[in-house]
Amino acid sequence: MGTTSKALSLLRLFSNSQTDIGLTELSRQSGMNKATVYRLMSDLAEHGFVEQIGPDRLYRIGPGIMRLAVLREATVPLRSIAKEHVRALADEVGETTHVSQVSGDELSTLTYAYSAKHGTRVTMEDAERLPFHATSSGLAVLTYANAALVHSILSKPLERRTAHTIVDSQQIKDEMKRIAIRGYAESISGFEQDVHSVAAPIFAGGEMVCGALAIAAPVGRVNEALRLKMIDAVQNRARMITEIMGGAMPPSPDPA
Amino acid sequence: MGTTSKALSLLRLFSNSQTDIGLTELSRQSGMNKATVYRLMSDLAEHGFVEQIGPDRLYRIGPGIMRLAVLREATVPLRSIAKEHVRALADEVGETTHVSQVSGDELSTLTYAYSAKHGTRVTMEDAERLPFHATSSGLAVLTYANAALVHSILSKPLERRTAHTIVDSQQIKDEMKRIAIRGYAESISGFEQDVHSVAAPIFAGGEMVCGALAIAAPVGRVNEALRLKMIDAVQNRARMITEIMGGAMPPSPDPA
DNA sequence: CCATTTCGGTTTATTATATGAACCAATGGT
DNA sequence: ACCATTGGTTCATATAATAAACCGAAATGG
Repeated sequence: MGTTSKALSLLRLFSNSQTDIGLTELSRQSGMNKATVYRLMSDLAEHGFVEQIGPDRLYRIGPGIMRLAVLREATVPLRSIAKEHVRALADEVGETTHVSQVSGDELSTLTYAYSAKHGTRVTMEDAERLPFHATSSGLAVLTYANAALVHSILSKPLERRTAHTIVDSQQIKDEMKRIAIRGYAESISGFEQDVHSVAAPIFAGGEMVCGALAIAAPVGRVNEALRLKMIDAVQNRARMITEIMGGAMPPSPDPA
Repeated sequence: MGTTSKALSLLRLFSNSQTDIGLTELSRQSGMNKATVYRLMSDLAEHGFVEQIGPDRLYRIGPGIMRLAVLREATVPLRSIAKEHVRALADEVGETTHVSQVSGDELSTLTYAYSAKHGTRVTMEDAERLPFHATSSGLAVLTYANAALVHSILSKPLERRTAHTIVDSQQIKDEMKRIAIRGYAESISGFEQDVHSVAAPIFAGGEMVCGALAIAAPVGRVNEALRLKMIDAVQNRARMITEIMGGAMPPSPDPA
């Protein structure tokens, strides 16, 4: 692996549940030598990608990221557009909504919204990485992704998250065919127990899938009426976002 | 320079006025060999920091940045907080407002807001890099920055932006002393002709200056009444942001 | 319509740079 | 007082980065 890749892979270790990490811990989790990690982190810090904080000199994501993020949003305003629609959709159906985004072979939460309608709700985590095979968002994206991504995901063993997680790649492929025809993906307790979610793909810059819009509700609350409402609403909103992003939905395959 | 630094420095070439850059152009502007740039950009692309787009294979900032940005904001929510206050402040004084952020030895615009009160207004650019010596924001930050940053900025020759730009480092230092006593910085046509701006520093995590809040108005509109209003409003708002960020303003020096 | 330039990308011998074991000094807990 | 941590540093060694030349494709222009 190249030195640059090693440095960037260190940034992957940061997550919502691990925002501040020390040198030794980074070394341990990355498997790289401490001296190597030190130098790489110093390089990253020099450019503001990370910063060191507190007396323990823990590292966290730095301010330099924000300049690039502002620039990215000025070019591809997916997050700011998603924020509005995620809010509107949550109000519309009274359940938690979120938009996730593809980056390489990863899918991560970009923004989400809660509804005040019910006391119980599905909760989200910032910048969480979503598994493709176990979430409705992941399946929606995978269905429209290029063959390389599909292969990259399905060739590795699929992690079992709950008793309901589909971990057989052939079953996933079959499900993808159905999703392509229906236009939406569905997952019942595949990622988190007692969470029922539906998702529709978002396209940008032609027929490139760039993410997904999803609604997630507690399983017990999803009767057939709510389910149909969720499916209808998520597809409509996803189409709206796709249009604003200058994307186009590919034609659904001939069901014959 | 380390390989990682070289890779990251390539990202610096992207700006609001240059969002998409080709391989040869990157090579030219960075002074690095084309093959080197190719490999570095490939590494960056692999991690979603850049992506290639269109038939010309131009590079632009990639989606991977957004995950880190969401993570950064979850940890240090300067931008989301700034967005609210920048909006409120613009409405309050009827002029353009913005918050900029320090990263290493750079200062860049994080967010801004326009006021609908007047037909003419100062316009802003996303993710623009602001010179420390020629903007009120820069001076406000510099005044409270550590000696290393001050030296790093003032030891290099200062670029003349307009006929009014102060380019003598000693004059800057003298001005910094005045700013420390007053608590705000002011710049009249130092950066852009006909722009009068005032700024106050923002602190986070103790007495660490992390950016500045500023108001910018057309010179012709700034009578003494408006000027005093701008100075008062910008300081109040900056104090509010500092407090929310868990920062503290250092005591102003004894004027004796 | 052909010649030229420019583009993104690739190859490979050369060379500079990254690496990691061992080592500090400092801190904190037992 | 001691041992186990921590972040950070050193330097001989080994590996990975580099740059010139090259390629095919696509514009460019006469």
